[in-house]
Amino acid sequence: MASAKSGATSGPKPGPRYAQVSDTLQRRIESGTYPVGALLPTELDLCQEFGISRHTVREALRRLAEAGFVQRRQGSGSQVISASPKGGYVHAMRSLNELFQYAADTHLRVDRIFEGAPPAPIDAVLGDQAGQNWVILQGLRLDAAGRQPICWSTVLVNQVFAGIVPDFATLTGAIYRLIEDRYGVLVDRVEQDIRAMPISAEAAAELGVSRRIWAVQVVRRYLDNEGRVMLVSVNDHPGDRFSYSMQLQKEGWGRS
Amino acid sequence: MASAKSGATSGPKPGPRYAQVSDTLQRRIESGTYPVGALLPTELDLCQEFGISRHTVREALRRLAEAGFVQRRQGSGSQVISASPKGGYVHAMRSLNELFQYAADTHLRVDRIFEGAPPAPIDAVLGDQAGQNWVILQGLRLDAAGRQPICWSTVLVNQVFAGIVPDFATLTGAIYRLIEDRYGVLVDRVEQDIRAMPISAEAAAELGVSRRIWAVQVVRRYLDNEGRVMLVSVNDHPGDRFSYSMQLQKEGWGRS
DNA sequence: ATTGAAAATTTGTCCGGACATATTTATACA
DNA sequence: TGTATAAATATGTCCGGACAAATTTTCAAT
Repeated sequence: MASAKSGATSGPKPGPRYAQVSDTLQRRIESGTYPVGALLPTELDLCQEFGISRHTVREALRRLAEAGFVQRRQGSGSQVISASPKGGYVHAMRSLNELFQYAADTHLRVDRIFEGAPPAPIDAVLGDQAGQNWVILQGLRLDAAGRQPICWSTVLVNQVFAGIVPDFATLTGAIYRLIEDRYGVLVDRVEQDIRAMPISAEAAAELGVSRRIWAVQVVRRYLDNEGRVMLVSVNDHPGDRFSYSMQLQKEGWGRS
Repeated sequence: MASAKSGATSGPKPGPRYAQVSDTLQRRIESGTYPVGALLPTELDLCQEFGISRHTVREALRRLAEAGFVQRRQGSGSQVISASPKGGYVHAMRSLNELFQYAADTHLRVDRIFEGAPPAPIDAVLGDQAGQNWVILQGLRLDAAGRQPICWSTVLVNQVFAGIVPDFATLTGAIYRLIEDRYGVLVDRVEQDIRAMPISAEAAAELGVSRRIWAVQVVRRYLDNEGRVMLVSVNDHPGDRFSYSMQLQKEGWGRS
């Protein structure tokens, strides 16, 4: 195995040893030598085959695990779980504000607060969460300085978190933050749907736009780590002012 | 420091030693003991302070680096780059098909191919890329079985990749794949904008919908790893059939 | 004061070993 | 045959040491 050490032109030594071993193993996985589902040779076996220490083998295996090729289990071994790097594209955001895409200095002017079932048009788009009772807020989200309305919002708060209602008076940030701070439950997942539809009479009136304008409705469901719906917000934007941008970045693990 | 080893009830030993050290250092970073920009104590110093081997210190530092707290540089040290875990929310997709959100078995029926400047309404939404010449395709994206049109698409191909034009006849997958396969350049980044607007006469006619329906226009720019625009696609969807869903997952690094 | 080479510092790579812990396999017992 | 126990196996944690490579600091020469 260990050959061609003489000053040849083909230098098979790019980078540290663990990277070479990792690349070799990756090629074997991609080529099917180690099929998906099978176990890799044990660390000791790999030590022998490559003539390296266990520490170096473990560094190589760690890389394969990080790249999504293998899963390691103490006492069992390293199982091949994928023949291709986990790659893909990600749209990452540092905070949920980047999801909303309106400036942080906007604020929600709450017009109504009540408890019960949501209006029929709202309930219709809830899917799994339809038919429940909520603490419901409705109001206009406004630009900080000017009076430019951004959207007409209906916010459905899970009744478990009804205790935040008194805090709406001093509402500065987003509502989900109120729940996070007061109840200590973190938002673990957000589902966002974007639809277009003829604007409702109510939204058109509140936003001060013609009913010939269409609305873009953005529905966001906030779930905690147990899958419980903490909050649903339904936001009707005037179509002519709506725009949503996202950037996807490739996330790859090449060989080396 | 190392005290309370007697069989006390308060067990300060949850998990391996490197995790404990990593947590301790993380707390110091979050509390400002090690301010952002400063260098952490050297590995040898930490070995002494905690009475552990360098291997264990390095495992702890590795975790801090993965969580985005520190950046390590050979010969220099470990610099604090953030006082909070890199966290955030990510919208991950395994392939770009999940971005498009129409089934893979749809296909684009190309009606026109020409070279030059795009029509004015298209050029207007291009931003930085306005005013260029492209290889331009226009056509209807259709459902696989039925004749249900999904959107009216205008695809602008960078003239550098004009060589793919003959392959449009056998077009099965997405156009960006054609470029990737033939030219070996990978899509590194995609920018997607979603807007709503009154539908154009052309799109309404092609899609067979009323002009009172609004269009949702989805613009996607495909860039390679040098920031070069490979492809821009402008897709006009009938608003009443458009829906876009995304799921964000929290990506956190708690202590321990 | 500026430059350039040498020395010290610090992290990266790699080796060896030991024991702990989780899993699997083999064995003895009912 | 089925089950509980013991042994073997494999990865996880942790220790010690050595040298390499990158960076920073020191110091001498101009």
